[in-house]
Amino acid sequence: MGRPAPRSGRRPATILDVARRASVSPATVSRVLNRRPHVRPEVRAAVERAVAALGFRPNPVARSLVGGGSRTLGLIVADITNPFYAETAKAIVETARGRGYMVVLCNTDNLPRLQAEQIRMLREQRVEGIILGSVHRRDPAAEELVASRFPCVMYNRRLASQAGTFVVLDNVRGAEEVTRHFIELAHRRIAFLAGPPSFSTAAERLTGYRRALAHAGIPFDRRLVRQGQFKAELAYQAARELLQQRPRPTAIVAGNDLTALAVLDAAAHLGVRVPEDVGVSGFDDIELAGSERIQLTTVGQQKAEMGRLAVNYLLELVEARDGLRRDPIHHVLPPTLVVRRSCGAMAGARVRRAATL
Amino acid sequence: MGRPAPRSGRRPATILDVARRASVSPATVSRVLNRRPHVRPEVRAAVERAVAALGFRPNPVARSLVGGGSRTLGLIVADITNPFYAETAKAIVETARGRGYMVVLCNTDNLPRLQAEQIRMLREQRVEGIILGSVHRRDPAAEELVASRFPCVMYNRRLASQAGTFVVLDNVRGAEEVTRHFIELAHRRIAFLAGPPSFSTAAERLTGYRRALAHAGIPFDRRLVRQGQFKAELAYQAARELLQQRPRPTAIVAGNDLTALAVLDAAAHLGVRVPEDVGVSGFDDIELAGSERIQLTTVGQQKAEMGRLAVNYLLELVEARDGLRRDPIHHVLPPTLVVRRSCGAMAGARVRRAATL
DNA sequence: GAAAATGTAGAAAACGTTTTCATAACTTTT
DNA sequence: AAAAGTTATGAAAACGTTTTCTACATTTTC
Repeated sequence: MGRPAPRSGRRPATILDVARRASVSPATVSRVLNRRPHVRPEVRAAVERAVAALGFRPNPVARSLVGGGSRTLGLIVADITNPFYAETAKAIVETARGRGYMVVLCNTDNLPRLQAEQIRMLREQRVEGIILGSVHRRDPAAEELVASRFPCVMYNRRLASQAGTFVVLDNVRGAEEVTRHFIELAHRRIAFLAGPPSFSTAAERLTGYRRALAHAGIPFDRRLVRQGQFKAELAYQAARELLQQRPRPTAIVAGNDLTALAVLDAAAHLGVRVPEDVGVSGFDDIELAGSERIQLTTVGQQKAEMGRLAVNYLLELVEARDGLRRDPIHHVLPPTLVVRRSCGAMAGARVRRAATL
Repeated sequence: MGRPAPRSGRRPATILDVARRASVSPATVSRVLNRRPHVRPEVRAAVERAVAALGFRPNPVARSLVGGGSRTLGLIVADITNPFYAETAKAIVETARGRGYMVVLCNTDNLPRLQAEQIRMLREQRVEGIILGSVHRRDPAAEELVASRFPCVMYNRRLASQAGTFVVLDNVRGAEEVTRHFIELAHRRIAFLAGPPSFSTAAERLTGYRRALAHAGIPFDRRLVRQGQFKAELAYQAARELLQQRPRPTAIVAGNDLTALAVLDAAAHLGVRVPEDVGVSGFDDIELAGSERIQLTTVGQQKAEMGRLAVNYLLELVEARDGLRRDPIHHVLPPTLVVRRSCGAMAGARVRRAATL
């Protein structure tokens, strides 16, 4: 069976060593390695034997230098601590690995300055493409990036200009459906706890909320909307304020699950019962939303699928480099309304599993 | 003010361009760039001017090829979706960035085969060092890595052999303290839901549990211990079994917070009240443990600090390369008992904030 | 004031690949 | 059988740095 020969401790074999051992030139070895034509079968076999015998592995750095690509992608997220990003990141890393790529992780904390810096670093390090999960609607650094035709795809959020390839959730519809769900449960004073308006997600979800209200003939009341709170503490404060309004809103649609959890906390501290006194919903369907103690009604999205798509679109761009330039792809994924206890639709009932509409 | 000159769209400037512009040799430019001696102040200034004028940034790939280091580290975690790893990863990425390093993220799902593959890939890609968060107690790939003197530090878990540099929690003490806490609350039938015995964390926590029992003169009962369940579904099943034993355990010490949440779920589904019928505790103090609906008593650890330490120790190794070889460092961090509602210590009381003992 | 030590700078080699170009050896076409 | 293609291969250039080696100019030492 002739195992690959460990060569432990020794200097790693180079293409020159292989060439010498197979009595050919480095050029020929390179051709064999890259499955190029113009090499006789017996020579090819000899080279392959030498490669195996020496345990040779091409040095990616040298490859990268000469322009062959670093087999590395960049991933920029707003906050890896947010389960949404963690779950998508996992799928991204996993998919990339399957295609032979590594992933450099960057965390921006939603700071445009940091994001711009990370983009610059990644390009300098010669990553072959960038996945951007944290763009703002107006975002000079990201706009520059797509304008430069550097391979990149956005996910979760997109630019206001709609420029570039992205894969996002249909946020408008998601928010519309969850809001309508409350309306169907006879709610009329429905509050909305939105994220920063500079995120497309937040802006679109707000649009969906308004659309559902309009459709039901419920007048929009701006006092029921708090904007700019995706941070837990801010959301907590905003939720307190909403819950102390009189008359109190009967439902609160939160911009994401983390925010919704802050609402649950605020309600508990104020002695407001969920869902009896106020219905609550989130967005993202993170793992914990289904926990028995939480049972959060939320808008689910296919996070793993989103990650996989992002990688696949990106690698399409990377591999078509200098080839035909396709038009940017706009992939919009459908939301799923996940009804659990927190919205009151199942008040009293012992819920075993989420209903998916 | 002379801003750095965008040079948008153009081929990036090389060291040769700088050299020409400053009328010196590339060698001299290199010396200036790396703050080496043997260059006259006025020449140095001229070079710096040229660098600024051209917006020159050294190509890291070329640097890396010649042996200068890729300014990239590898981070291998068991599951980025686990908030513990997400939080440490954030600190790691952040600290590395501050020192000018990028971080390649790898996810092993605790599969030794995958981990071995990732280690190999990372070394081939010429990362300068590796942070290992997912070693098993016996772990050939990791053992080989530290034996090869490749810069690497483990965190969270360590090898049974104690080889290599690591930063871990004092798991024995943590488990001992939380178990003793239950004992002090007059519990006698205390169950333990341990992780896989191949993780040092799980093994050590079990030791701490036994030590606390022994110290209190409570006989160890193996029927009260379930081992091997860090996965949510498995933990859920194991928790059900424990809760259906008669007589029922009055407390369950879980191996981590995610497992503890599974216990809470199982209890809810069986109609067992927490903490009235059974006390529950976790390990890690993830963000959600403090949420009002959860209020999980747990053993806290300084996750950000752990990440920072790991990076700093690693960079010490990286930068001392070929220099003096220090002995491996074993950094053991102290646990913090975080008492919340789930253990019953505060039964009835309205708890506002965690008490830290 | 000559010899030795030091400081400054450039030329060229090195890192490990891929790619271009040239050439030699065959095939096919006329 | 000469011309024109093909196909297989190697030599050498290229990628953009750092590092060594060498050379010259200055300063220090006796």
